[in-house]
Parts: sequence; C-alpha cells; structure tokens
Amino acid sequence: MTDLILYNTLSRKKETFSPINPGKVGMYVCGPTVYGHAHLGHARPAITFDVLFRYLKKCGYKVRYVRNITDVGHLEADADSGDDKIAKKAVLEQLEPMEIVQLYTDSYHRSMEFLNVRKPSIEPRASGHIIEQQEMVQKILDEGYAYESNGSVYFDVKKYDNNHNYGKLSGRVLEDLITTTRELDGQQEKRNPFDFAIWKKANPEHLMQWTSKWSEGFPGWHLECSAMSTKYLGKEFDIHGGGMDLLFPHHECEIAQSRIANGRHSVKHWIHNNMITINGQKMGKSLGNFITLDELFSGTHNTLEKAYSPMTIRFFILQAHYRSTLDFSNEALQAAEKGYLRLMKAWDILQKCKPGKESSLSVQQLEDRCSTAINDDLNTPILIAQLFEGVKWINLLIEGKESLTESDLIKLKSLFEKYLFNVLGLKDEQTASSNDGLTPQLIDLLLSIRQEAKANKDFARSDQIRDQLTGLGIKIKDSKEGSSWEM
RNA sequence: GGUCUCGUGGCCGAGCGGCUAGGCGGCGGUCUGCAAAACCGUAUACAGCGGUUCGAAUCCGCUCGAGACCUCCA
Repeated sequence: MTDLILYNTLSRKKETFSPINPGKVGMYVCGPTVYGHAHLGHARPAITFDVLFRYLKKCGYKVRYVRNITDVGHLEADADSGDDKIAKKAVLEQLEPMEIVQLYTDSYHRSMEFLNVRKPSIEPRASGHIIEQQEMVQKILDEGYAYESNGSVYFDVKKYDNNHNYGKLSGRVLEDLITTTRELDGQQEKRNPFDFAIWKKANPEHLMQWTSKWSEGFPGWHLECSAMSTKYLGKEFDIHGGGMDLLFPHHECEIAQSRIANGRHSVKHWIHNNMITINGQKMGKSLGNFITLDELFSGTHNTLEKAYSPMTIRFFILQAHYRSTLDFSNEALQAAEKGYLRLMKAWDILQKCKPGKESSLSVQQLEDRCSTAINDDLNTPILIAQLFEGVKWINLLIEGKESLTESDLIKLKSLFEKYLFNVLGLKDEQTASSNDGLTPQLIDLLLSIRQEAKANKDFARSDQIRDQLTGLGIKIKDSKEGSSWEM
C-alpha cells in the first residue's frame, strides 16, 4: 500500500504522514463556538476531519481525536463592549449563558449526527478547563513571555519573536503586523498592539467570569486549544486541524503559547480546510450570509429551492477537495443529490449481480486507484470519480455486458463498503426512511391496482392513478421489475 | 495598504509539463402501451497577452478579474 500523504500548512508542502508514536495518532481539531446553530461552513471541517479520522482508523491506527466546544473566551467584535460573545447573547435572550451553550451544543450534535459525522474521542469544553488554562497562563508568566497589566495578562509577542519565529505558520512578518493590527479594546494596556490576551479582566456585568490571582476574568480565546490539546494529547502530537480562517491569529498564537508552556513545538502536522462560499463570498456569521444546516435539511431558507438531505450535503462537500473553496448554489446541490443517489442505486444493484466464469474487469486496478486517491492528501473528488467508474461497471454487470468471478464480485462489494461507506462516511438514506407509517403501504396498494390495469391494457385507468399520485408529489418509476415510487 | 490564494466547457469541480477526470445539465440511443425514471453513448474547456520547452490548463512574467487573512469566524 502507498503511504498517506498530507499537506502540511507549516511547510507548505505535501508530506508523508508518519506518527510520533508508531501505531498511534493524536489529532486535535478546532470545534465550534456555540452561540448559534451550525451552518454549512461548520460542516466542512467536521466532515473533512471525520474522513481523516475514519481513514486513519481504517489504516489500523489507534486514533485519539479531540474536538473542542468553545463556550467561553471570545471577545465581542465591537470594541466598546469587550463582552464575551456568549454572555452577550444570553443577556439579549434572557437566558443563562450555560443555557445558550447547552442549546447550541445539542443542536450542533444533532446536525453532526445527521451528517453521519462520528463523535470525536474526547470533546472538551473550554469552560471545563479554566484551571488548566490558568496554569498555562502562570507557566507562560514564569517563563517571562507574558506580562500582567491592569488585571489582564498579555502574551509578549515581540519577545517571543526574538527567540522563535512568530508568523511561521501564517507566513506573517512581525514588522508588517505593527502597521496592520487594528485598534482593539485594552490596547493601552499592551506593550505592543499585536500582543494578545491570555487572561482578560472582566467587567462587573460580565456574566461568565472566574476568580484568578490576576483578576475576576476569563481566559483568552487562543489559550483553550493549547491547554486542552496538551492535556489530552501531550506536549507533542501529530495533527492539528481547523478552518483556514483560524490560521491567523488563532493558530499562530496557539503555536506561540504551546511552544513556551511546553518547551517545544507541539504540533507536527497542521491541516486546514478551505471555506464554503456563497455567490463567491465566504459564508460566515459576520457577513450574515450563512445557511444553517437545519435550514438546509428542511428547505426553510429563502435562497433554497428545496430541502437537501444530510447525505446530499456530505456528498456535495466531499466532491470538492478540502483545500479548495467550494461554492454553494442550488444547482450544485441538486447535482450532488443526483450523483449521490446514483451511487446508492448502484450499491443496491451490486447486491443483485451474479458471478460469472471469468472477470472482464480489473477490480484490483480500481482498488489501487481508490487507494492512490485517498492517500494523495485525501483527494476525495478523485476517489468519488473512481467509484463512479465502479457504478458504470455495476450497470454493465447486471446487463451481462461485463462479468466478474465470485471472488472479484466480493472484492468489488468490499471496495464499495470500504470507501463509500466507511471512509467517505456516506450512508443510504432511502432504505432507512421509507418504511414507516401507513402511507407507503397505501401507495404500494395503489401501484398494484395500477399494475393490474396495465396488465389488462386499461391504460386510461393506469395513467389516471399515475397522474393523480404525481399530483400529490409522489413520483412513479417504472422498470422491468415493476414500479417504484418516491416522495 | 500588507500577506496569500484562485480564475477550467451551461453549472459544480479534479488535474499542476505529454496520456478520457468525474458529477449535473444538453444531445443521440436502449427500454417502455405512452410518458417519466433508469441505463448506455456523445459534444463543448482551460481569463488575456507574452516567454521557457520538442511539447503547457499545468512552469515564468505582465495585464485583467474574483476571493481569503490582517477583527470574532469552520
């Protein structure tokens, strides 16, 4: 088998993946800030790293996958307030901050389950790791890379840059940052504008705050990932993932903090997924151009022409490479839906294929191509293209135009099982949802009456049943084996 | 303004020096009482202009256009 190659943002090159501890992989991915329902953009890293998680396990690694929930620490964008984003929303909605956190965490989990995203091994919350974060602040202070100012503690970026290299991940140069850093709250307290808070003193009305030796306050946002990754994965671990928008400053700051607190560079392999765009622009909270996953699943958003199933969304995302931007449109989503259904249908047909005396197709070659694709920096679009090649084969097999021996047929089935279901994490939505309630039985009954009419050449009657069912939104599909339907 | 990406056929999206990407849509066919569905086949492309090379969508330069980060963001 070929080696797994992954692009490393740190080196800007594709690198052969080899874990620090043989057979074991530690992976940390930045999870959501739970102050709103998850939108399409949140699905991208979740699915990208889900595929990596699944594939690493398939390769036989023991993987510890940590994905956090950010429930404290973000400063409000408006410089006047300085409030925690979650606390702000709580005041607005007259709820306890933790109630908001619970509401949206549950919502996130539900969406992830719909998308067939596996749960991470550990899902730590920032609010549950205040002690660890305070310890890290102290450690950085002890090392002399942070200073206290009016109850807040700031990371001394300039000092860090003298001895290490601040900006190595994002390709930034400190001198440039001096001129481009924006004015923020607490700027007067800092030695340099690019210094960032690792502990922030809270206003009295601030709802989420904790006691510390510096002030009643809360940890800086960047700190939580450093603290929690260290706690669960150690001072050095294999993979750190997240969205490209987190590259600077979040991940850059994380590198600096961990370097000082842990005495070494913590992350070996940085992986970043690109953004989902809508009309060519990044989909995001601040632009207000996002569509939540719930809205996609139910079709309740004015830009949506219809509802799109979770597997359609998953397939849509996997059809693009994770490092490319992916543009949302109804047309693209509907294309994805058709493609996904075609794959599922082929899987169904494959179960009915009978073995032949010899093989006219090379399953091994297809397997090799699939393996090459996924190993090449998780090239899921190529992998999917290979699976469509398999779809074509399956359709020719059932028609008797190609043949496979019994062992090759089994091999093809396990190839689909491995890549389509286990690695890409798709599942068949059709079979799961179509057999509940009385309606399906009633439709089947009507179809059998229609079948009878057709047999008697009473086409007026059979067309009447078809047209009226169509009017009710039920699509009839005739084939040699009989009629089927879908809503 | 600084740093960095990207511009591929009607749409979405791979490829990153020579070999058909793929999906959706279109067109042609098979099947069918008809239609739909399904399946098979097929056409259309690399923003523009130069350069390097035997050969460029792929490398280099310029021009035009779009976007990301520099502030919370997946």
